[in-house]
Amino acid sequence: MNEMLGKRAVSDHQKTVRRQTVLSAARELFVEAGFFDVSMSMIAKRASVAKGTVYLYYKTKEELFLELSRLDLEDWFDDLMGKLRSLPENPESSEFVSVICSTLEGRQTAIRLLSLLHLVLEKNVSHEEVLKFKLDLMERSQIAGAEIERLLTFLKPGQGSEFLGAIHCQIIGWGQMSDISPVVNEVLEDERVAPLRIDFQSSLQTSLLCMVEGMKKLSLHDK
Amino acid sequence: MNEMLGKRAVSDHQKTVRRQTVLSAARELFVEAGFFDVSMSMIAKRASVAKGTVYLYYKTKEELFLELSRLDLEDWFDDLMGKLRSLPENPESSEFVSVICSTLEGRQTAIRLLSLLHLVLEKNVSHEEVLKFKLDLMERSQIAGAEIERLLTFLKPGQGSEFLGAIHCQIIGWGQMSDISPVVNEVLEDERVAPLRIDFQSSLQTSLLCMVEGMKKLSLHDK
Amino acid sequence: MNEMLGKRAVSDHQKTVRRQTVLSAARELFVEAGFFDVSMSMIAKRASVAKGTVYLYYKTKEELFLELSRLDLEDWFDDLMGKLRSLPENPESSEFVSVICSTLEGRQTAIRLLSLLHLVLEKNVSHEEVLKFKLDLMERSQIAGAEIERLLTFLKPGQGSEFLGAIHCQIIGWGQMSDISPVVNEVLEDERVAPLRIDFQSSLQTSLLCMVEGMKKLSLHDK
Amino acid sequence: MNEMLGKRAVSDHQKTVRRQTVLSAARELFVEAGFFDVSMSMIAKRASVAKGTVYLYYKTKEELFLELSRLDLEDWFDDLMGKLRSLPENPESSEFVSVICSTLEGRQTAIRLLSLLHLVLEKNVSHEEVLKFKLDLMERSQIAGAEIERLLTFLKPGQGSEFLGAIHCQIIGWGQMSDISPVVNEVLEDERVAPLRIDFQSSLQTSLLCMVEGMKKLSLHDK
DNA sequence: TATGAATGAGAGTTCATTCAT
DNA sequence: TATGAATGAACTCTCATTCAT
Repeated sequence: MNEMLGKRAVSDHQKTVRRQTVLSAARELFVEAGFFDVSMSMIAKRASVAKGTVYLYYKTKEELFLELSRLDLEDWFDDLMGKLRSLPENPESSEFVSVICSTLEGRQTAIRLLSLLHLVLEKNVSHEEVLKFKLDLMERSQIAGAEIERLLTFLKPGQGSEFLGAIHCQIIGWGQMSDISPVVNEVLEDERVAPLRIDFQSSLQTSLLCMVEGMKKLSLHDK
Repeated sequence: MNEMLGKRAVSDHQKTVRRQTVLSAARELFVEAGFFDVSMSMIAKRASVAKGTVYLYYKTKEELFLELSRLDLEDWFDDLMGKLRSLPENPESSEFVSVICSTLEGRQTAIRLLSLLHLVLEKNVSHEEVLKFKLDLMERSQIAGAEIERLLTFLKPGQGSEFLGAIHCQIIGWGQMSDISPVVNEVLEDERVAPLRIDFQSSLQTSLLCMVEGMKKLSLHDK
Repeated sequence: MNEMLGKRAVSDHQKTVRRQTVLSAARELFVEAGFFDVSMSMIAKRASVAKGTVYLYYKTKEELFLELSRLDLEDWFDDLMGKLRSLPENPESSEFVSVICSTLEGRQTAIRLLSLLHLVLEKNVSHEEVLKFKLDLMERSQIAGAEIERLLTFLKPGQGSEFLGAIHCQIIGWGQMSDISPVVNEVLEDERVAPLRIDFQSSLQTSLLCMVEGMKKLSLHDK
Repeated sequence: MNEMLGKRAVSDHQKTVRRQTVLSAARELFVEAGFFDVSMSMIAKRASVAKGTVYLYYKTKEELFLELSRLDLEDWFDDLMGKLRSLPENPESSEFVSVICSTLEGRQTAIRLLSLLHLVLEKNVSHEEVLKFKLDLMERSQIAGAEIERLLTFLKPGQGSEFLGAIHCQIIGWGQMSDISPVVNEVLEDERVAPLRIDFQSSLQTSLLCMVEGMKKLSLHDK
C-alpha cells in the first residue's frame, strides 16, 4: 500500500506502474512525432527516468512499441467485443459495419501502430516477445471471430476470424492512405488530385460494407 | 550516338540513362535488403557513381525511392490496363478479380514500395515531387477506373477509381501482413498461431471477390 | 554448522565461502570470455547472488580480479615451491627450467591474469588492496627466491628473486604473444607469417634456459 | 604543391597527411591518458576533424591504434637496424645489449602500444589489417634477425629472429611491470615492497645480457 | 547482510547530406 | 557534371556503480 513511485519499483505492482509510465511517455511522443522521430532518450526524459531504466524494462525500442501495440490492440478488442455483444443476431450490414468503425474512432494511435507493426516493430525483437504478441492476438481474434459468426449467421466457421483479418488489412491500408505527411497534405489541397484525399472512417465503412454484403451473397450462392 | 557512360551526361538522353542506372541499383538493393538497410553509399557504389552524383539526380533518399515507386506503379498500371482491356464486358467476378491479382504476381518490389509510400517515402520530399507523383497516379487511376467501369456495368461513375483505391488499400494491408520478418516467420511455424499466416494472393483474391460481389449487390439495391 | 548458503553470511566462515562463490563464478567466466567481456552482472548471476552482493565483497571489478590473481599466483607459488624443494642442489639447467615450466602447465587463467595485472587490475583499486597484493607477492617471491638460490649455488643473494622477476616478465610477454584473438589465429594460418606463431611452453623454456646458462656464466666471470 | 590542409584531402599525399594528423592526435592523447581513457571523440576533437572523419580513415578504434603501433614499431626497427649496422662483428655482449636498449630510450609510447597489441588491438580489426601488420612485422623482423646473426656469429640461422622474439617478449613484460598506475606508485614507496620496483632499462639490460651469454654458451656446447 | 532497480554518462559507429575541388 | 572527403548530429545500447528497500 502507499506505494509511491518516483523511487524504486520493488513490488510487481510498482514495476507494472513503471512500465506504464514508460509506455505512456512513449505513447505521448508517438502521437506527437511518430516512431522514427522518437528516440529512446526522449522517451526516458519524458518518463522522468534514466535512459538505462527504459532498457531495464524493454530490451529494444521495437519491443517497447510492440507492447504498446499489444495493449492498444487489446483495448480495441475489448471495445469491439463489448459493442458486438450488444448487437442482435443478423443486424443490418450497415449497422454492423458502423459499429465496427465506431470502435476505431479516436484510435489514431492504435491505427498507426498497426501500420508499423509488420514493417518495423516485428524486427529487432526476440522470438519470445513476438510469440507472446501473436498468441495474444490469436486468442482475441478467435473470440471476436466467434462473436462475428454469431451475429452474421450466414458465415461458416472460421470466416469470422477471416473477416477480422480483412478488417486488420484495411485498417492498415486506409490508415496509411489517410495518415499523410504535411507535404502531402499541402499537395492534396490541389483540386486536381482531390480524389486522392482519403477519409479513414468513410473509406473503411464503404469497403467493409461491400465486403459484408459480398460475403453474404457468396454464402447464399454456395448452398 | 556513342554516348558513353562513365563520363559526363550532357544530353537529356544521357541524363535519363544515368537516372536509370541509379534507379536500377536502388531497386536491386531494395529487393535484397529493404529500404532502411540500404544506404545511399551502397546505391552509389552499386551504380558505379559517386555518392554526390546520386544527389545530383535525387535530392533525398526518399525522392529516389518515390521515383522508383512511381515507375513500378506505372508499370503495374500498364499491365493492368492491358489485361483489363482484353476482358469482355461484365466478366465473371471471379475472373475479373483473378485478372487483377495476376497482375500483381512477381511484383513483390512494387508491393513493398507501396507499403513504404505513405509511411516514409512521402516525407522528406519536396512539394513538387509529391505533386508530380500524385498527378501521375491520378491520371492512371482515372484511366484504369474508367476501364473498370466499362467492365463492371453496374458501377456508377467514379466508383471505378474508388474500387482502385480499395485495391490500393488492400495491396498495402495484405502486403504488409504477408511480408514478414525472419523472427515472425519462425514464430508462425508454431501451430497455435497458424491462422495468422497470410498468403498475399489468396487473401487478396478472396477479399476482392467479396467486394466486387458486394458492390454489385448494393448497386442493384439502389435502383 | 549447518551454515546454509543463500541466506545471510554472518560468521567469518560464511563470508569466506561467499567470497569464494563469487570468485569461482568470476574465474569461470574469465576463462570463457576474458576480462573485458565479462560484466559484474554476469558474475553475480553465475554466483547466484545479487549484483549488490558482489559489491559488498569487492569494491570494484578490478579488486575482484586482483584477488583472483592473488589466489591463482599463490597457488602457483605453492606448486613451484613444492617442485623446487624436491630438486637436488645444482640441477641440470634444463631440468631446472623444465620444472619451472611444468608448474605453468594448465595455468592458462593465472597467465592471463598476470597479463592484465599491470595494465588494468592495478587501477581503480584502493591503496590498501594493492599493498596487500604486493606484500603477499613479496613474501612468496622472497621465499621462492631463496629456494632458487639454494638450488643454483652460483647465484648471489637477491638474484633468486631477480630471476623470479624475469620469469614473471616472460610469463607476461610470452603469455600475451601466444594468447591470440580469433582474427590473429586466422591470420597466422598464412604460411608467410608462420614464424610469428608462438608456443608458450617452448618459448618460455628456451629463453629461460638461456637466461640460466647466462647467469651461471656471468657469475663465474665475476669471481 | 602548396597543398594546404584544413580543407579537403583529395590527393593521396593530402590523405596521408590527414591520416597523420589523426594519428598524431591519437598518439598525444595516448601518451596523456592511455588507450582505454581515450575516446574516438577526443581524438577527433584533438585532430580538429569531425568524428565521422576519423572513421573515414580508420574503421575502428583498434585499427587506428594498430596503425599507430605499426608506425612506431617501424620507426624503432629503423633505429635498431641503423645502430646494429654500425656495430662490428662479435661485439661485446654488454655493448650489443646496450645498443639494443638504447634504441628503446624515449620510446615509452611504442612500449606501451606493444603491451596493448595482443591484448586489445588485435581484436575488432579486420583480417586484412592484421595481416598487413603481421607481414610488415615479419619482414622487418627477418631483416633485423639476419643482422643480429651477422653480429653474433655463434647464432645459427633463424636464431636472430628468435632472439628478436625474446626481446619483444621482454619489452612487453618489463614494460608492463615498470609502467605502473598512480596507486601502485604510491604503494611501491613502501620500503617493504621496494624490490618490486622495476626499472625498465636496467631490467631489460640485465636479462638480455644473460640471454645473449646463455645463447653463446649453449651454441658452443652444441658443437 | 542482501537485494536489484536505477542511474546516466558515454561508448563506438552510421549515414544522409553538403560542398570544395 | 562529377567526385568523394567531410560533416556532426543522432543513433541504440552498455555497464560499473549506487542506494533505497
